[in-house]
Amino acid sequence: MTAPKMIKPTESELEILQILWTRGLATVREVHEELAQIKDVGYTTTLKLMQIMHEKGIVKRDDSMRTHVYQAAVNKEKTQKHILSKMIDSLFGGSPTQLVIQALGDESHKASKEEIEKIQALLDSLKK
Amino acid sequence: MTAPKMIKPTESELEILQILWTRGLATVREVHEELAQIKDVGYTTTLKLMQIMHEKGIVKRDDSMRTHVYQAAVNKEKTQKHILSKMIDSLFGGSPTQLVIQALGDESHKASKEEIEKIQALLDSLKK
DNA sequence: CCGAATATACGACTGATTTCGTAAATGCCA
DNA sequence: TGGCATTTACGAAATCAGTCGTATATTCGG
Repeated sequence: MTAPKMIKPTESELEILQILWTRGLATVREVHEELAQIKDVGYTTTLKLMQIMHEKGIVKRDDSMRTHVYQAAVNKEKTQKHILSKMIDSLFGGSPTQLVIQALGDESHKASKEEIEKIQALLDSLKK
Repeated sequence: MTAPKMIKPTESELEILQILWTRGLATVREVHEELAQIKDVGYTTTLKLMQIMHEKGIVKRDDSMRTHVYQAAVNKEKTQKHILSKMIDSLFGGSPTQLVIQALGDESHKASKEEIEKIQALLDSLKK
């Protein structure tokens, strides 16, 4: 089979996944607190979002206690690759190279020397 | 002010832009024919989309003739960078390196030896 | 034991996106 | 010229994302 699940998180869902991927386990309250630092949003909004994500199977939760504990149900790298792959097709005519070049040239997200060297090492191994 | 123009094409608009960027000038019919090859969609849907894009200022058009001729009004590279930048934030925690690594590791979009060397050259110049 | 605080559930509303049907205008050609 | 094809315009329906208010349940401190 091709793909067991078709994942397509929305923008807001991605923000929440980001937090869950970092923390592992988290309550709605915790996610919300972190979200509120970068975004003006109500608690019930975050709650609703996470409930919807649960319905979609994007997150898992332990609801054996009053305060439910959530965690991501989708793999971080897989999700990133999936979205990236779509973007390579829809925005870069299928060329990952073009995407990489644009990304590296982004003024507001400069790569450090160490990071550049990490990428170079990866490229060397890819050449073989 | 924040930004002279805030461009945020939707998924469908991106597909159309992709075609316009390649062709330069195109009629609705031409865009639609090309779109129909990868997507099951009606003619008037494509038309409507392009009309909306015109209202938004995403495309320009010459309507001096019965059959209007469209072209992209937004810069390809700028638009790519803009969307990529958002993605770096929302999906890669602000690290372009992570994005690049995932993109290069994409099995379904392999980079050729020439492309890899092009990226390496870019990285070398970035290190300075 | 009571009230405040905290949690979840649920539904509704807004705005944006996508879709397409239908009408009107225009051009073509037999 | 009459009719068929093509094109644009317009509007309405369907869907989805994101937002939050309110109701209800649970917990906890005093």
